[in-house]
Amino acid sequence: MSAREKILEAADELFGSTGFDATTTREIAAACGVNKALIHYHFKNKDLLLEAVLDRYYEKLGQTILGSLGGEGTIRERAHRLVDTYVDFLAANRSFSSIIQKEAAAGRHVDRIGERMVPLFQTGTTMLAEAYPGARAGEMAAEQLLVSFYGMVISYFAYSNVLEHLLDTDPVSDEALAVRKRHLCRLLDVILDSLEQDGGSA
Amino acid sequence: MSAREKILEAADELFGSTGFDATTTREIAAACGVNKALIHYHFKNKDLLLEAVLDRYYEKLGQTILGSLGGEGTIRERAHRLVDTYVDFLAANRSFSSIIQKEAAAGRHVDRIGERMVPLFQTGTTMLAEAYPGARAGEMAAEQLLVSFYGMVISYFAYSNVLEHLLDTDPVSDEALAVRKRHLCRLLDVILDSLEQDGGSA
Amino acid sequence: MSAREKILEAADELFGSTGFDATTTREIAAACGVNKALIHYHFKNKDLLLEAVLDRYYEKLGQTILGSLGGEGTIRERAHRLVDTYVDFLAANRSFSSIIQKEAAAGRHVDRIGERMVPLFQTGTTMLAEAYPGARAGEMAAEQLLVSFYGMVISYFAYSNVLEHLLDTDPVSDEALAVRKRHLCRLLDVILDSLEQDGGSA
Amino acid sequence: MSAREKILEAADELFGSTGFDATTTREIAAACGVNKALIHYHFKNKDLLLEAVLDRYYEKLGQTILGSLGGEGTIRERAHRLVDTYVDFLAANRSFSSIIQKEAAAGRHVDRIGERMVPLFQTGTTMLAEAYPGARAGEMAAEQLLVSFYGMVISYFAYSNVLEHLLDTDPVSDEALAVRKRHLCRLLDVILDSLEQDGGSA
DNA sequence: TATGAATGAGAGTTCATTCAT
DNA sequence: CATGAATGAACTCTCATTCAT
Repeated sequence: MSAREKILEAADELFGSTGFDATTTREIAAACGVNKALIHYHFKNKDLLLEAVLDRYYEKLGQTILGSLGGEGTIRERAHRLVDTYVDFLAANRSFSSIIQKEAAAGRHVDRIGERMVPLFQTGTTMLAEAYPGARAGEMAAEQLLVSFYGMVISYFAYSNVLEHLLDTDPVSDEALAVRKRHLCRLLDVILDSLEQDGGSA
Repeated sequence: MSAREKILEAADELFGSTGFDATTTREIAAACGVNKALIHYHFKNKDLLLEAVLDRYYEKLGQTILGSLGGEGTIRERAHRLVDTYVDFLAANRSFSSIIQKEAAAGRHVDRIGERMVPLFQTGTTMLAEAYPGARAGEMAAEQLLVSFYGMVISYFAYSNVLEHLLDTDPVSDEALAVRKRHLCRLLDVILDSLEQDGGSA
Repeated sequence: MSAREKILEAADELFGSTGFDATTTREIAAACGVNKALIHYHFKNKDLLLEAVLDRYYEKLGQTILGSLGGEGTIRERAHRLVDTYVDFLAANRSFSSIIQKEAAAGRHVDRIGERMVPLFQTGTTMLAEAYPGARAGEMAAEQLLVSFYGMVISYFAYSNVLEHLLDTDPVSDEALAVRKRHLCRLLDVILDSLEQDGGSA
Repeated sequence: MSAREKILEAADELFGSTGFDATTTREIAAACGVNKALIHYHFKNKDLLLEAVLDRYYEKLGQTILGSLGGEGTIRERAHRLVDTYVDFLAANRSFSSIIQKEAAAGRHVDRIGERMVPLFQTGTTMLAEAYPGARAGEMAAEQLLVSFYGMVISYFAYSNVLEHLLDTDPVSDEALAVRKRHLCRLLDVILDSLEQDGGSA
């Protein structure tokens, strides 16, 4: 693995666990055994290092999401697949939600984050609104639904630290994640059922 | 307003907008017009200042939530009231979700946050499980439902920065918040309907 | 002496001997026995420290020059007094010419330096041109004469390091300075004589 | 042009405009489009690069000065020619006076500078003292005269930045330089006249 | 309570320089 | 000759914190 990649890995890990501000370049360098100055050689400064870390994730995430949305099956099937895939992605990339969580709230990298999410979000709303007339506006508007599901999924990871205190098991264990996925899909069904009754199709 | 209170207000504001790490004591002092050293006189150190800020919120929040849960009406009515109240609370205390967002993810004040949320959370699960047998376990377990709703509500605020890019309006305007509340209550109804069909009661 | 003054003294000394860029804040702090951070507390940053050092000199210099120009006597007497006074000032403030030398050439503090010198310069040209019609324009224009004398005086100090190699004595010893002053006053006389022959008065 | 020469040109330019300390090897490399490491390959280190830059100038300058001194004509004619030539040289090599200015004052390359100037200086004093008995010692000693003229000439360039503020024209424009040269030659005449009256010859 | 001055620790960053290729 | 990667040292500057008053 190149030094550049080692730095990215270490930064990813530390930004996720400790936070961007609380992570020092010294720590990153130490964590991956490279010289502190090399970080600036490869990434110019700490901010751009974070951008590089985020870009790597969005690259992967974009492919993952579009892959699960774009396959075969009914909307409902694809939605199930998306929930499963997204949970799996966040589970496999624990730092990602953590970083997003902190940096989105901090408002510092909002532009970059927004930029990456807008196209994914719009793909979702379009698909949903086309399939379900009831989701075109009003209380069940596609945007609201997407925001809600996004919140259900990411909060679980973002607050996993806190959830350890609330639930009695490790919230990111395989079993707990399986439970979470079944719950989310069940909610999805309930909501889609309701949309269909209001006069939609699949 | 006492100097102590002025410091709390300024810290609240700045921790919310800029983040704990990125906020300096000098900025806090400047924002409220007191001497930097006075912050340490009143709060001992920066960490304890954050705790004081959070405590103030949890005090208010506990009363607010228990108030809306404890009043009259059916479970469903009380749940609607809770959603409305919680959204209003977060809207009225914009810094709160922001701070929680960042600090929960950072894992540094997790204990304190967990400590405060556990009783509220348990009150909620107990009520839900008592009212709906279907929520006692499985895919619609009360814990999962609470986590989901919590995520739907708080994420809306936590990501309001990003949502500005996704939606076309200010996500925390009165109108947008009213829309959001109607959406959440509608989802609540759909879910509670589903729980009742599976064999519950109010 | 206050810490602030001690820092100014040390910075003055080191900027003069070593140069602004080559002097570190560590060295300044060590030289006057204060904490490194205190420099930034009192002067905000290294650039402003240099400005403070220069301002101190221009304050003194302004009084000195105007004092010697403003007293009694003919133009010629006052000019002699000015040359003597200026040489004495530069001898007593060895760092000053050194700093000016380097920073003026670097072009970084030119504005500040220019700002301070313009009024002194204009006072000089006005006096000279009024007294000697021949200095109103042409080859003996007052501006040219002032620039020439300024160069003769300051270069002696600015290049004193090099002059040690050229002359066989210490160029800033009392004797050498006395010799220099006599030389400069003699040149002054020769030049003023010439101006008077061309048709001026005293 | 070889890489070595491109580096010398770029270093010359940057040392002159920005100063030795404030110029980085990266800037030099960027300015002439070569790799940073190549600078060390060709010049060993930054100090030696400066020496190479200065050496180049002293080579040219030595020829120029000796050429103008050595030709035909009276002392007075040769002195006029020297002033003209030196002004032209400094005008054509703007970086030179700037570098000398800063580095002489810094005292770091004093030895090298002194070494180069001593022979030129001694040639000058010898010629002057031989021609004018009055310049053998005392107020009009040849050393003092040379230092004065050197100061008049070089200061004009060294402080050209500041002179922009004092005069109302660009001090290094062709016209301004012509004015300056006429002024200097006039002073030269006045001084040589005086020396002759005191009992010398041509 | 309140403050200006002071401090130790450490932040991010930049530098000239080296080295393997 | 030339280069991209790498490094140790040092830089300016900022931080939370302390303390005498």
